[in-house]
Parts: sequence; structure tokens; C-alpha cells
Amino acid sequence: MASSSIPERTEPDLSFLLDHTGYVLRTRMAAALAEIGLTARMHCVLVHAVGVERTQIELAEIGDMDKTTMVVTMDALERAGYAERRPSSTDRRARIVVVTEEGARVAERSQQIADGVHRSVLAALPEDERDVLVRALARLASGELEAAAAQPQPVRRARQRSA
Amino acid sequence: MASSSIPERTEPDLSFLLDHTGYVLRTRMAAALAEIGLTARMHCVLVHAVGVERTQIELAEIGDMDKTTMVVTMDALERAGYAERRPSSTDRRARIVVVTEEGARVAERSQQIADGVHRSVLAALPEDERDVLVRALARLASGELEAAAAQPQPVRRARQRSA
DNA sequence: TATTGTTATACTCTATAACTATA
DNA sequence: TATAGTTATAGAGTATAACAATA
Repeated sequence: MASSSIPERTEPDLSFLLDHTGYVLRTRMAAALAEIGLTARMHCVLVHAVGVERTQIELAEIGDMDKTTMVVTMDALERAGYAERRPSSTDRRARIVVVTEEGARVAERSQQIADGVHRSVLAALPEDERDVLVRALARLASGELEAAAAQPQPVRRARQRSA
Repeated sequence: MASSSIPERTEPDLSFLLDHTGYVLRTRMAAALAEIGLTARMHCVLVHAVGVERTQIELAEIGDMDKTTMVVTMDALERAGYAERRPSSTDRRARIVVVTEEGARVAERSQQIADGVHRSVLAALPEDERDVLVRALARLASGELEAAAAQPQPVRRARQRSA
């Protein structure tokens, strides 16, 4: 959130626009999901685990989280009674995330909530802009933008113990 | 970054799209600015401080940062020799951020870099989508989206000492 | 040897609190 | 009393490392 809001006489400040809209949407989504006791991550895992056999790692990749973050998220889902860890029948190292009956109901509800938030956001736009916005963002998200994106993050220094 | 990348048979996942594009752009911008030794925040402060008399608080608001984060950013800019703190002539509590000559050159360069990144991103889109994307994001950023955004963040708990 | 999942922990980031000096 | 700026530090979030079990 260090983008400028004041327009220079140059390019449109895409950084500010994406940061700002993303922030506001995240905030709205978090608030909406919080009403049924879910975080965005719990929602994401839940929705992608219903009906299919997926391991924690697979779900972590889908939601782009670290496997250790996945552990925390699963802990929360288990405490809430929405999902369980079951040993995989094919790989005894892995755990399948099984959504409970109540979890499935919650997942459906939370997907409705998420869709509702998205709909209400898009509703603020003139109809002809909606599709173009989604299409343009999808285009940027899938490839073109990624290509040139090196990894500039200097990689977080590791804890080092002894020599 | 807990949005799903797998399309449900529902609304387009605007959360994922904004998160993802925002993340990639932030990453690219950070990498590009890092080549001249700037962070996004330093760039933002520098660019909005050249030529005008602005206090730290004013610049912090423009860049949407906390005043304590502004202190850190100013420390970095001073170390680099790009900006200085000067007492305000009208309010002896406040410090005006004065950009040095070298700082002004760097600001111009960093603005070119930022514009270049934005241009190259937009270049990935068919021409007719570019304007619409920017216009739609601007519309969402300015008001409509904000209106319904309550503050759901439970406010970070304060350190409490004694009673 | 490599991988899944876990625990423990360290690091980064950023905001709160408390303070000084002014207004 | 309130505000600009500073310092110190707490807290959230998240990644790294090391480990156990299994592949």
C-alpha cells in the first residue's frame, strides 16, 4: 500500500488502482465471511475440498499458501467441525481433507457469500465494463504478466543454528 | 493470497484476479525500483515531495502509510541522500520533506521506471481493453466500492501495561 | 533419496503506546 | 487540549528448519 493516489501527468497509476481495489475487496470479503465464522483461507480450502479427494499439499497449492499455513487453516476447520484429516488410502504420508456434512453446507453458503460480494462489486460498473474488466484481469493473470516477473524478493534469511 | 484459481461454475473470481495481478505487479515494480535502490514507499514519498512543501504526515497520508512507517522511510531517504527533514517555518512541530538535487533526479528516473512497468503491463492487453480496465478500476477505487466496506478488522490489540 | 505433514521458531512488517516539543 | 514526529515494542502473519513417517 505505498502507491500514490495523486495522478501524475504520466501513465495511469495501475499500481495504486490494483492495490486499492484489491485491498477494499479483501476487506469486504473478510467481513462478509467473518459473519459465518470463516476466514478467506478456510473458505478457499473448504470450497476446493468438497466432493473431491485432495491432500493438504494439493489444497495449499490451489490457495497459494505455505504448507505450514495450511496446517493452521486445517486446525481451524477441524475445530469448527467443517473438515477432517483422513489418511490417504494410496499414500500413507498424505492426509485427505474430508469435508463434513456441516462443512459442505457452510461451503455452499460461503460460496454464495463470496459470489454475492463479487456481484455487488461488479454491479457498481456499467454493464459493458464488467466483462471487459474481468477479461482483462484474467488475461493479465494468466501468463503475460507473469512472464517478465522475476523473483526479486531476496528470499527471507533462514534461521541459522550452530555451524 | 488465499483466493482460488479454479473457476467454480459461479461468478468470476474477482478476488483471485485482483490479488494475483496486484501481487505480480507489486513484485515487478519492487524489482524494477530495486535496481536504483528504492522501495515502492521511498519512490512514492520522493515523487510527491519534489517541488512542493509537504510535511511527513501529509506524505504519509498520500502514500497510505502509518506515521511510524513514514519515519522509517524518511530515514532511508536521508541515508541515501535523496531527501532531508527541514523544520517547517509555519509549524515548529512539523518537518518539511525537502528533496535534494540528487533526489530529484532519482525521482524523475523512478517515475519513468514506474511508468514503464505500467506501460509494459498494459501492453499485454488488446488496445480497446486498456482504457476500459483503467476506467473500471478507477471507478471501483473511487467510492462505489468503499461505501459498503465496513471495518471488519478487529483492530489490533494494544499493548497494555499496568492497570 | 525425496516427500507429506507437523512442530517450533525466527523474521518481517506494521501498528500501538508513550513520549517530547510544540500548537 | 490536540498534533507532528520519534522511539520502543508488541502482535499478526508467515516462512524456514528440522523432524517423523512413509514413498
